[in-house]
Amino acid sequence: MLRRILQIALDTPLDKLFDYRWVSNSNTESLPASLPLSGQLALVPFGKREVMGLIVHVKDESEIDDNKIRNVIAVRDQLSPLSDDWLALCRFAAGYYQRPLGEIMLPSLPKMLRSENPVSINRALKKISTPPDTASAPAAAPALNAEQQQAVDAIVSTQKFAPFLLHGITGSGKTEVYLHAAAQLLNTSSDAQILILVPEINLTPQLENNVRARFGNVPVATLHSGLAEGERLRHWLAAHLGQARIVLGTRLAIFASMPKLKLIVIDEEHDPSYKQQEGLRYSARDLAIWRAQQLDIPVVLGSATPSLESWQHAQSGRYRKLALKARAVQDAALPAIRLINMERDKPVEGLTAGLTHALQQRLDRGEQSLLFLNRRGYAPVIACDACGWVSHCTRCTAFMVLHKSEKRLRCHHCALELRIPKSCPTCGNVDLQPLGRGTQRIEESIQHQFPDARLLRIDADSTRRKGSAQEAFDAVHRGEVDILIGTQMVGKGHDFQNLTLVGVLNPDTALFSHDYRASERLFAQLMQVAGRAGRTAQKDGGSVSEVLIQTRYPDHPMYAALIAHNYDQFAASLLAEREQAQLPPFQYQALLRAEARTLEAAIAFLEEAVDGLAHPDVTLNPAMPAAMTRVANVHRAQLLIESSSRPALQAFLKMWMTELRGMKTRVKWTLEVDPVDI
DNA sequence: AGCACGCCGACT
DNA sequence: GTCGGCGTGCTC
Repeated sequence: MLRRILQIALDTPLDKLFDYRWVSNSNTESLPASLPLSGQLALVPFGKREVMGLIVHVKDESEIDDNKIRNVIAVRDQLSPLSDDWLALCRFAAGYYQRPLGEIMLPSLPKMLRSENPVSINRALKKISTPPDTASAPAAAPALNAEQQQAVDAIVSTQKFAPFLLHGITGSGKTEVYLHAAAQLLNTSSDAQILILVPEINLTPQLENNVRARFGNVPVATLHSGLAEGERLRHWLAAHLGQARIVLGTRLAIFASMPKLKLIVIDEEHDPSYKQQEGLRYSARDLAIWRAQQLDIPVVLGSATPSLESWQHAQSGRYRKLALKARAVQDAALPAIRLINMERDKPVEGLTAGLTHALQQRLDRGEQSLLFLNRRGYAPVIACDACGWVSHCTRCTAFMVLHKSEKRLRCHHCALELRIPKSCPTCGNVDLQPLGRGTQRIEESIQHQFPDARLLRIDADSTRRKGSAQEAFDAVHRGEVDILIGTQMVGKGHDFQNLTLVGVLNPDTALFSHDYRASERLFAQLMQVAGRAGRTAQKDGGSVSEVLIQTRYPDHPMYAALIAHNYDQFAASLLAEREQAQLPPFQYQALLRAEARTLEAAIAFLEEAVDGLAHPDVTLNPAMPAAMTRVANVHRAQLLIESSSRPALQAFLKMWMTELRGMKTRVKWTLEVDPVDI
């Protein structure tokens, strides 16, 4: 009778592995039972429940009391085990982000893989075993220019770990570099797999279409949160079995099992959505670098406006910079970026005369315009002129936003929704005024000023229904829209051929934000929306595309860099500031967050957490209220930990977490490593 | 995190 | 008399 002890990772906050007994259930001696392997899933009893765990070790002995050890219920041996490389990636993420191993491993697998019933796995495996129909007639690859060719050669000729920063303006043909490099690798090796990460798949369907069209004869799998569970399982299995040669996915795809992974591409590497902002707060970009290093393969980070972290690595030589300076599309000129000084040209209903005039011009010529405003709703707040009352949320440190079409006041931070009060709740004044402007209000003003123009608003409110964002973008492509009004959602990926004007409404607030990353993000965002215009040639006497930015601070250096399309200069000045102020990427940070019924309790917890602690290379800052102090009546505080040495910070955190986990408290706390918004 | 146990308050 | 509030403790 074969017996083994299986060390299993479970999805629980308890930071340890659990030992289970495995006994061969084969009753005929002639039929040898297959021993469980590390990397296999196993169903086990846990307390009163049955849960799916992952075998990370198979051993003969256990340190645990023999009578405490329970038997494994079943091992999912129909599935080939997850590789040691994959286990190592999870182990690294668990260590780096200070989380139990099981909390990394199990949630990164498709839910159906973890269900008690193996039927769906068997069914999916059967489906996978017959290769999917692949479209024939792959689309022809456009020829590359010299810069692109050099980039492709550099990536493909590297047979080992090498991080590349592919820096190229919008329209310089970064995608072609990815696709050519991918094609060459797939041609050279009969089983190589390639992982391409994108920020948000539903907003960037072109890349998926491009990939599928170009690699018509190559199986492509997609992995993102929008997939139905059955689909997710099939795509995941296709990657796991090595059948999918290209995996295209969002940040979660960094945890995909890919036994023959030979290249990782991260498109728009600066994009904030690579950072998970709840639960396990990992950076898919950072994990990608680690994974590439561990597998000894190249990784390509592409962006027009790289993150300062990546830029700094490229400057120091740690990453190799590949620059694309020319627009790859012939005749495509960069859009002209101009500022409209709002102090001189006072806006009426949010629009300056300069912008109104430009809109009229586009309407006359039958061209499209885009108005970019990063604020949804009608107005961010309503107020009473008579007594000064403003629409505060009763449960959050935030205003209730006016959503006029729904006749609602809505808090964007909790679920609270109210009918618009008919009169001031404190003084009875019936004349409540909306203050400021969101996309809905701008839409209303534009409709008022241009009654015949066809408008379309694209923001989180107008695209709540699944597929509605796509419908909206399609309508713009078909030319059914004259003026598009949108939040940052419109900045991603979509090129509108007939769009020749981008108006930016009030970006100034980000320039003076307390968040030191705000200007970096704003620059990236503005470059991105600017790129929506003028991507295709306006030959035959067509106009050069124009970006008009309404601002009160036309002298701000960020705008100077933007007008000159000079990312390098802007990045250099920001990096100098960061170095001076000892901020990332020159400093490594972690943030301990606490949530409690009162702010005092949250602060008190944080103070107790660092009480008596000291470390020569680690700075423990004072506890303070979070930027958004109260959300849904929960008070939040935070404490920043900094170090100029990543190993020192890591060592400190490891020791600290063990201590904190032993501390009994009713305060809910979480640690975030490399936080992005503090 | 779940889940159960356990000990006090207000209801069919 | 029970239903149910959430404090406490455990999970190989």
